Amino acid sequence: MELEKSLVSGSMSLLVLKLLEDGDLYGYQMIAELRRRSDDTFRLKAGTLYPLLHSLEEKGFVTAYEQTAESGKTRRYYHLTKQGRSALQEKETAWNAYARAVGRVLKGGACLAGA
Amino acid sequence: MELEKSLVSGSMSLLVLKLLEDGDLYGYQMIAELRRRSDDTFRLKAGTLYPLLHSLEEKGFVTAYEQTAESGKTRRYYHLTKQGRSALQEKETAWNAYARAVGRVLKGGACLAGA
DNA sequence: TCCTTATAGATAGACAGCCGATATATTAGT
DNA sequence: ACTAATATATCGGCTGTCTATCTATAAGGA
Repeated sequence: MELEKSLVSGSMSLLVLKLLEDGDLYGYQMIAELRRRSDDTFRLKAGTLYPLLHSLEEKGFVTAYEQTAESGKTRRYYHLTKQGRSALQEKETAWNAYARAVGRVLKGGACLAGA
Repeated sequence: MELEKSLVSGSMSLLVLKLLEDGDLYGYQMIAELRRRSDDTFRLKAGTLYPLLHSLEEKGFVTAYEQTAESGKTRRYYHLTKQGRSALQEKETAWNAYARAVGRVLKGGACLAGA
């Protein structure tokens, strides 16, 4: 399922913040999680994610801490802050409004000018 | 209702093509139509629309013709081509897949890890 | 042992989409 | 004469994403 890339614009930060709502995750894990939860639709690239995470950290939406796994690999976990939570809510609301509006435009044309 | 601009990315061409499905329109009219059909959510800017229309014309999705109204103003009408129609269908399908995927991610977090 | 693959994180450069500002010209109202 | 609305258009800039590339460690096979 190959999506038009341009379509995926703007909502990536929303999706990443949403993933962190359920608990702390590290970057590589988010890529897999997002892919799983979207049924393989969103294939977030590392080159997209890491700069995004840094910018979210700068804005105070997430905090980061390192932790070494049993495997020996050092992982950088991200935690959703209170600010991040409210930003998430705003973004969810904005997304819903946007999606509804697109839906109206797409539907409005299909019907027979009824309502 | 102020939308995050970044969210509106990528689907503008879809919406413009959709407007033309019902009949030929000129640019200025599309701005008003889109605003109306989206309940004032999409405030398409002239600086966005006209370059977009030119690119759609280049791609062969629309054709243009001029017509002078009774008011005396010359209007440039756009007509959806056969190619444009099939492009529209593809874009609609892509949008639906995308919106559904976002929905899954947003919903998946809210529920109690049930299904 | 060496090589490859998967994991894990990061940056730089390029590109596309949209917007703000700005410009032009016409019509209509005051 | 001035202003506002209509109508089209272009340019510069910003933002968001991707590709390509880099580093480093761990696991597995030849």
